[in-house]
Amino acid sequence: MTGVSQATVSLVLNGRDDGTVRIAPETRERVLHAIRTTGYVADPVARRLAARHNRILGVFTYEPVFPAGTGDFYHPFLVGIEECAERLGCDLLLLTSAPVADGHRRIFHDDNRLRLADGCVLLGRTLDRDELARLVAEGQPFVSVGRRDDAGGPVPYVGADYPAATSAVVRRALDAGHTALAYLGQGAGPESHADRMTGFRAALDAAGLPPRHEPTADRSPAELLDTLLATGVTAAVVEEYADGVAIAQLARERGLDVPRDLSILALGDPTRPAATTDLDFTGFRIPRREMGWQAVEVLTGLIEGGPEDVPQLLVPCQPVDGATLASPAAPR
Amino acid sequence: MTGVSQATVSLVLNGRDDGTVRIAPETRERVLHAIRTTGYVADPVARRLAARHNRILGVFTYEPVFPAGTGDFYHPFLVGIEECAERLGCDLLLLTSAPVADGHRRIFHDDNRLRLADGCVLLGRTLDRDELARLVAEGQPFVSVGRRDDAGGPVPYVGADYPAATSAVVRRALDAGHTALAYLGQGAGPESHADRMTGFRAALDAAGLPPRHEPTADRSPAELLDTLLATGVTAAVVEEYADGVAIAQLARERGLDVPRDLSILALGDPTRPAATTDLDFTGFRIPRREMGWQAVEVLTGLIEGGPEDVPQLLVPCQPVDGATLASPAAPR
DNA sequence: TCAAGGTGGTAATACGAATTATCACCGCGA
DNA sequence: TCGCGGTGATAATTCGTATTACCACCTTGA
Repeated sequence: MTGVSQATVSLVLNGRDDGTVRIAPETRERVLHAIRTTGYVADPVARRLAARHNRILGVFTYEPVFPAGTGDFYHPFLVGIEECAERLGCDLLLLTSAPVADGHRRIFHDDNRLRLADGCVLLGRTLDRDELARLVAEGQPFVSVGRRDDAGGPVPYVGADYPAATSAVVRRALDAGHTALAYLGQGAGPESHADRMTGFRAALDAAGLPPRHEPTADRSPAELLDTLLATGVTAAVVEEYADGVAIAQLARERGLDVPRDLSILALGDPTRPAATTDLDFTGFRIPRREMGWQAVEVLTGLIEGGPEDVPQLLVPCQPVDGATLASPAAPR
Repeated sequence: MTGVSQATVSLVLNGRDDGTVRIAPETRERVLHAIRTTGYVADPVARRLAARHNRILGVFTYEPVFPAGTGDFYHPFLVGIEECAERLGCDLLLLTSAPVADGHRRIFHDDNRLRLADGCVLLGRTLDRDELARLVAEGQPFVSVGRRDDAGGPVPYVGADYPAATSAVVRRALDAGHTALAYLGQGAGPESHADRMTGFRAALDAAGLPPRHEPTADRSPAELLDTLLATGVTAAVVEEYADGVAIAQLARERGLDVPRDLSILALGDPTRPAATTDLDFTGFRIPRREMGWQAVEVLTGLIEGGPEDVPQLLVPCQPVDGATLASPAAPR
């Protein structure tokens, strides 16, 4: 149409006009006009093959992105991710094709489209260590949403500051006069659990009190509640929101007053569908939307920036006053 | 490593062993072994450039995919889309980078990554007619979720059968003895609204009754309710769930009994955040998850199949009994 | 011994844009 | 007239895979 070469079109398209390359203003105008009238758009695939990037960010989740039955725990993360991507003019590639093996999706498989994106965001409670290691080894730009321990090298992440948030919650209970606190949950396994336990221990250590731990695995709420009462616990610090709901409900059914007889502190939002309750739990909120947002920020920085130091960011959690913390009643 | 050419690797990788091409089993094994030990994966970008498709489906929404404040009306569609894509081994490309102009996102812009996908699913109440026309003209495989009128040619879609569902609801009201029914809503504009109105008219025509229409734009619930009562309407057929909630609430506040004094029929799920209510509305449910699922099915069919006839699919809605329909009370 | 036919693999090219070395041209001064 | 520097655009190459025409080699039968 304009009688110029493909190279010239490419140069105009990319606005290259630095010292090395020059285009006559008149020619540039002609090309731009042709582009406008034809609606020509550079093929993003060829672009990506020839150049470095294509402004596409991969999103890998170990669970379905759009959960059907679960409590939509991941939704807020994705809201943040999308908001930030939209602002930056990036598209999102949801790696939904990942086949399931051993109970979770796998990043690496024989027809993996991850490398089509400039980089990727990883979402999920537990990330496969080997896969993380491979990402690190291959130099794939990526960010984990949620803190991760090293995996063949430091892992870039944007996590929630569970230790600080948990410590703060425990301190509030201490300030209210509690001296018999117990941690209900795994307290180990995924970093997010271990970190809560760390915060729990730190706050109790500082107060010179013993950290009690009641594992929840394979124990019914009734069993747990019995143990708490038998050991004189006045404040239960609950890892999983759903467990807190179950215990609170059971306690009430038994005629106990929550929080007067038993304070219950929830360490974050529900990750499993929980029974509906009118209780407003004292604890903290995970800054999910902001974490998603920050993850994209960090990722794009990683993509554009060179091999700087590994970004590891902890976002503070927002305290929730709630109504499940009170000074312990006099011993009965 | 194996001393074979790039072409051979490609052939082995793609399992080509039909009549035209032959690979010695021994060679194939050697190559496969090398692939296994190195963990080699074909670059999806180059793959896409050379071949026709890459099993990536675009998802374009005129509103954010992960809505923050709205009632998550679109979520179930996406659940269906993801489920089906996962089953088919497809990844999803969310076209979040589309810039906003005139109040909604635009598919076509100067750095449009749509063509990176094999085809795309369109989601949104109102799709821009010009953009649809351009998609049709360019021969881009796409499917609209929701029926669309022609736009420079027939538009492939997977829609909800609003006419049939609305007719069925109206017939239930007629069977219950109602003779004074009114349609509350736009009844025009987006196809989904016009289709509901069509079903409403059809059912009343068949019964020899006049179809009344009360536009809701710029009218308060109080104004609407006044009009309904003044004109002796006993059953309100409400386009927007949220409007139904507002009117029901107002009616109750005025001492009316819903449904004895006024039946209210809801034509589908909430698309706007609605006030919470304990009322279980009679009406129907939009098969959103299935629509998303079917849209992906249709799209992949379109991509693989040749230029057959344009697929246009209407999925039936699920009736909801609810508790807002009763026989009209004797005139007061 | 030679053509015919079957086997297994490779060289070459396409895909569409980005990049860079190179070139043609012009005006000007020596 | 020759050379030189500045301008503007292009030819050629690259990215990594898919595809196909083609070739070298071997066996077989006459």
